[in-house]
Amino acid sequence: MPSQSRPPLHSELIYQTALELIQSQGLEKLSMRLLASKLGVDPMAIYHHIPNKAALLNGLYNNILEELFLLPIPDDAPWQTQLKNLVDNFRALALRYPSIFPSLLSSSTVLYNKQKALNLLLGVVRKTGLPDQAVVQASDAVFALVTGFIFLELGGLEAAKVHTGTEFLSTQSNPDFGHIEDLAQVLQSNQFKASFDFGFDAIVQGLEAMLKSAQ
Amino acid sequence: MPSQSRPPLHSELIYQTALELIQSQGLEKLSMRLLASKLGVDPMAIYHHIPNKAALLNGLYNNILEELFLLPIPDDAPWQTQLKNLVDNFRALALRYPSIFPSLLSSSTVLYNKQKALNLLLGVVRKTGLPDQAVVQASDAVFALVTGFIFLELGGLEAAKVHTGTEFLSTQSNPDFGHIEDLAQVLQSNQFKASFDFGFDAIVQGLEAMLKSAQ
DNA sequence: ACCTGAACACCGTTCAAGT
DNA sequence: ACCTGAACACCGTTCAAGT
Repeated sequence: MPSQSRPPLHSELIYQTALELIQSQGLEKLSMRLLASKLGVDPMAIYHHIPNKAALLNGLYNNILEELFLLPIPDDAPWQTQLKNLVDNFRALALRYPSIFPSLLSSSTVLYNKQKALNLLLGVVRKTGLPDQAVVQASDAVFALVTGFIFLELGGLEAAKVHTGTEFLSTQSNPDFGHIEDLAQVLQSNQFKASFDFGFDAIVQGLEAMLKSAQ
Repeated sequence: MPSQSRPPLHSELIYQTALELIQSQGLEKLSMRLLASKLGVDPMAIYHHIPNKAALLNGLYNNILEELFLLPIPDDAPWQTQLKNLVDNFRALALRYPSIFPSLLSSSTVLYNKQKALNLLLGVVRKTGLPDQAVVQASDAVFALVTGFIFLELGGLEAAKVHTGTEFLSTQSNPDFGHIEDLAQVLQSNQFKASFDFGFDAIVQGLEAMLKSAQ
């Protein structure tokens, strides 16, 4: 008779609880059994609402990406601004869900909302008026840069360690890490935002140069 | 008495067998128990040579990255060429180990050889003579771009599907994917190499512009 | 020194049964 | 219609025992 003290199970509640579990305990801790116990339910009850764990994760991925479409991009602004807005929104979304975003990006299942996001990106880059080939190349490059930085940044403390590399430098100087030692001060400051902007601006300027030479 | 028909277990043999298993069956199929059975050994025998599964994976990651240091980069070439060589070597390495490289890149454990690779990259970018801040930003950007493209490309067939997006376009036109439809021809050709070169050249030109304005 | 086997504490998922 | 519980086929890892 626990059913009288508990609201009926619905997939919304399952998704929400799963996301809380992931954000608080980490993705690797998510199991159908632990999730069920957090819901106060038999492990198998979940399977009446969601077919399996893979579907649960895909649902979570789509839900998260959904938020990207709620953030407006000014339609009258120049394409440079729109593009910057879009990638900043994407980065912000990643930082809001740090324990699930890397696996969302790595996931090779085709997500409806991943497609929709790609479509959004292509739409903005098309506003340059450049030929299709250039549009696709630039979109790919922007997407790769953004996702690469998300992985870099969400490595989090670990990424910071990779950067400073103090573990392997403890006692004496190691020629394998000479440059890391020399640049330690700058590396330790971890200015990913500045590095990202450097890469983004380079790509935008590349596009502008193409526009100029096409005139 | 199977021991007489089998060479004694050594960590090299374990690593090699694990890598074969991953390359043929996929990373998700790697288990200590399956690995042991492939080695013709009790599951627990492995633990006498390698402390646990995480250590096994880290060992594999380091072994793979080791190959990067075998590929020579011409020390007398201009930095642009050296940088291109380095990133091409890295991409080639990723393509040689497609089923393990994404997890190598996602791994937040600090790998000795990941540091060494970063050091290599920093060393080449320093040859520009630009200030430390710029060197670190450009290195970050190049690293993000390269890793982002590796994820894009190693999504493999799945990535191709995301690109073409045919699953969601089957019957009628969907406004969510209008740009994908329009650009389907170019997207389907999947010219990641060209897209990567576009991004890479943009960053190199960004660095060259900084050099010019510093003169 | 090296390998084995039972055991522990977990997984995801199926299926027949209960209410 | 919805939930339960036993069961199956797996995991990684510990530990005492064997050779």
